[in-house]
Amino acid sequence: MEDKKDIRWEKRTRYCGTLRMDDVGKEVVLNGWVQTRRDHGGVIFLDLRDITGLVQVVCNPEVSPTAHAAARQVRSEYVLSCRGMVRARPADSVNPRLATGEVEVVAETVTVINSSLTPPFEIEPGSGVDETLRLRYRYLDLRRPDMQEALVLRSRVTQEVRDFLISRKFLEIETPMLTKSTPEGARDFVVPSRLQPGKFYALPQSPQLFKQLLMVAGFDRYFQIARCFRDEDLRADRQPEFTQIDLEMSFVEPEDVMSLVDEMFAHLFRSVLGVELATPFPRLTWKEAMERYGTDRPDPRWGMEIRDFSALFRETGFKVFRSALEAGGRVRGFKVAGMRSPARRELDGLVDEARRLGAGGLVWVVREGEGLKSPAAKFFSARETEQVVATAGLEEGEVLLLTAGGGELNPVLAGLRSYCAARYAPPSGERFSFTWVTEFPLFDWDEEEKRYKSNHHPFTAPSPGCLENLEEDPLGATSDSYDLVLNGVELGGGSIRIHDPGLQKRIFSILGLSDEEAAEKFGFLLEAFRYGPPPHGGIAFGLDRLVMIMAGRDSIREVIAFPKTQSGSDPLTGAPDIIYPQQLRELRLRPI
RNA sequence: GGAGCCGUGGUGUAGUCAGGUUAACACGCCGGCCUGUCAAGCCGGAGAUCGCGGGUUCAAAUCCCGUCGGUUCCGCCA
Repeated sequence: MEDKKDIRWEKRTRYCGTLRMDDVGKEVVLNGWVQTRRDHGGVIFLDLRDITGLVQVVCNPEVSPTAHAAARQVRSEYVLSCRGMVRARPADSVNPRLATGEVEVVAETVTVINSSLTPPFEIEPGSGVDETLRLRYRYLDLRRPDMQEALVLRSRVTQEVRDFLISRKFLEIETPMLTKSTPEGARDFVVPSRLQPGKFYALPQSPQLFKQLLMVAGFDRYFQIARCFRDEDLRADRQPEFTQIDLEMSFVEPEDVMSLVDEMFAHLFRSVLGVELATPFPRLTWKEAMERYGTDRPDPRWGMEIRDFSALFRETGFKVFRSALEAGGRVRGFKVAGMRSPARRELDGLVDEARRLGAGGLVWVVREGEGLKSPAAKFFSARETEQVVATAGLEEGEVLLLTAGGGELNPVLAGLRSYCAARYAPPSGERFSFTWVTEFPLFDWDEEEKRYKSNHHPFTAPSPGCLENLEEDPLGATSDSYDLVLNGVELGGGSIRIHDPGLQKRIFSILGLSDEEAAEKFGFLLEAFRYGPPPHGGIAFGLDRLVMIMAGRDSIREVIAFPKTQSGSDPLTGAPDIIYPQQLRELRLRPI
């Protein structure tokens, strides 16, 4: 039988990518895949690849005719076992671009363990291949060094997180994947119950309620690298299933959680990337973040802080500003970093961008000598001109952008900051910029449903100072919450939870949840809270986003082994797919 | 639900705006030559009904309509 050749192969003694000058003179056995074959008629060079990298195997007919003959049959991605002697390369054929480039292995035997079809795309660095094709043959895509690096990095991240948290007395505890659908938040993925026809489990959006129950149970500190599911539309940084670093602690205040997290990330970046992070990470309240950056996930690296110019235009002759101020609005703006004496076309680009972001208009101001160049300059008094220059610290040729209006301009200003950062701001020396944003509003007003909704989730504790006026001014209340932002990406967030049943009841009532509804939806948690819940709080981080940023990728699909496309399908397995009528019948389900 | 972009040999692209002979290039693949390459080289070869369907036209990769898939963003989502 032809198959019999497959049961004879030598196990490796070394990994390909690890061979160095120290190994010269050793006999080694390598197992791996053929990256390339260079056939010179006489000598044949094989680049053999495994998880550690590449090494060159030389097949010389004068050294081993059988190895050479075998190498002639070999093609890309064949799986080989090669025995041979490690030898220093001749000085003129050292390859400095290869970690193993000073040595090579002189083949004595070359055994083909498995052949391979010609792969549908070339297994090499870079990803210029159609992503659907990459996903369809993900096991080949994952052979590429950049994908292997990303997943190795991911594994190191989870390991270091585990090591750190366990060293801080956290316990890793699993929570159910088949659980109860909860209202509020995202759409649930749902699993039909066979044993109870017509009833459904939901896959967890997060382990939120379970980790709180673990605190009631007295485990004190919990963590989990937890898979979460949300049936919402996908983005470059959003998959229907994703992974959270989830943790919860008892008897803590926000400060305890944040300082632990500071240390966790400092440890992580030091051990995995060799990067020292300055801790504690800077903190902003939500209000400050909105005021200075126009967004709750600021990237302070670009500078360009938003400032208020209202006072200076109180009496202005410029009608746009005057009327906005009289209507209770403000004049705010920022100086564009890295932009000097721009062409008119670039300024027009800024105005277009502002309109695209929803602004009525945008006033740009360029310092020219003692005066200003601006469409609005002729309406400014000498004093206003002077004060604009002074307040903004405008140097010759620098550009100030001004908008007039209310809070609706925050997204415009934030969008303009990103736009300017991408085009004009000099690259920041800071690779990783962490910022805490704290004291989020406790509630938002949902215009469609005409009711208050929790900004975070209904178990978030109000800030201690807001307890009195909760019912009178729900929108004025802030919470004991904190988000961690990395390079303008929301990495994660958490809060101190409510542990007082009375307060929880008040929150539900503001949310328009009756006792009956609350009991029906969260009854098990409320009941648990009648048995002595400790004060507790926690936080959860998007592992995929974290690894994406650490790996310098643009999409979390690049750091997930088997991700889904934007329509939620997996080109490799063909999921999702129809199921057979028999399965439907068993579940008592019928398509509508 | 909405908007933009992409779809051409196995892969990546050009050609599309301005319709017109045999759809071009690189890589890969196959064969031959070649004993120091590592983006090996040289010679030769195979390989594409231009995502799919319909329409306009003497003529469609190219124009129009629809549709499918991918992707980015808005809505949605913490």
